[in-house]
Amino acid sequence: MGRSPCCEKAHTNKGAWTKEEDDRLIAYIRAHGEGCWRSLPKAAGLLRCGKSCRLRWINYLRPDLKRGNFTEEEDELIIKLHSLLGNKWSLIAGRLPGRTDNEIKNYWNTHIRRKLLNRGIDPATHRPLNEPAAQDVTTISFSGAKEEKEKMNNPSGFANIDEKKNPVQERCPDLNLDLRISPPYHQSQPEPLRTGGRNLCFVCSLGVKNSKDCTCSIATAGSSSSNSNSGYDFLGLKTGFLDYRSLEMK
DNA sequence: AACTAGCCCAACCGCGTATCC
DNA sequence: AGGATACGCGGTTGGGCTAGT
Repeated sequence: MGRSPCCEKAHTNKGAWTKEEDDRLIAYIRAHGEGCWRSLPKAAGLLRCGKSCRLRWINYLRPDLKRGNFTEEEDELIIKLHSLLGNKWSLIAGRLPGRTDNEIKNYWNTHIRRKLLNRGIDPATHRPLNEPAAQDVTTISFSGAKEEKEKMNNPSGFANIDEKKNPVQERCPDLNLDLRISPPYHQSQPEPLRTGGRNLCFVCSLGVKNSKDCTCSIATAGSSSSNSNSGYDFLGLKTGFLDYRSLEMK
């Protein structure tokens, strides 16, 4: 047998949260901390499902949330991150302290999309709107070095890491991809992004698991003990410690 | 003043993955 | 080992608000 159901939908409230519900949720999390969303509603005396409580807390009640308008700098950062990551709102939100994925997603759909369209840029591809459809490459390939070699024969392939024709730089000429190598972002994280003594590839560092594009083994095989910067060669740049959150936009 | 259209955003829904039993 | 459930994420919806007519 698995777990019991997360909530009894017949006895849960839906729709907008009341002030009283908010207060109950805040008080409970202050006293007990986050976690175990399944049991939280009952323990806190809320007629909500755990999923709803989690969303309310993360998107609205968390004390570290930054309220108010997005700055121009945040706008540009979101655009750059979206051009790299696509609709990975949680990853983008991770680079914007105090902003939630939901908030960024909404902001993207209501403001930034229009902003890019006004600039003549396709928000989905970050390419000029009048560009031929044949070049509709929309994602960055994290393929390993072996595949990279194969794709070197295909100049239109996005994974082409030829420095003379770096597609990301073409799409974001002002985006400096000189990714800075630095220790992991977590202040309290005792162990850097190494598991079992091996470096994590860029794909793994983004949290993508069991990806065919994982190159951990390649990076490990190619690494030497004297060179800790021998991680995944993202877009032709040696990235070393692959803490994505240490990526610096300049 | 009444109606309509568009904007904004909180909340819900559905799916994939992780975890539990 | 495999089914059931929790969790987290991205997509979508719906209701409140505002500007325009």
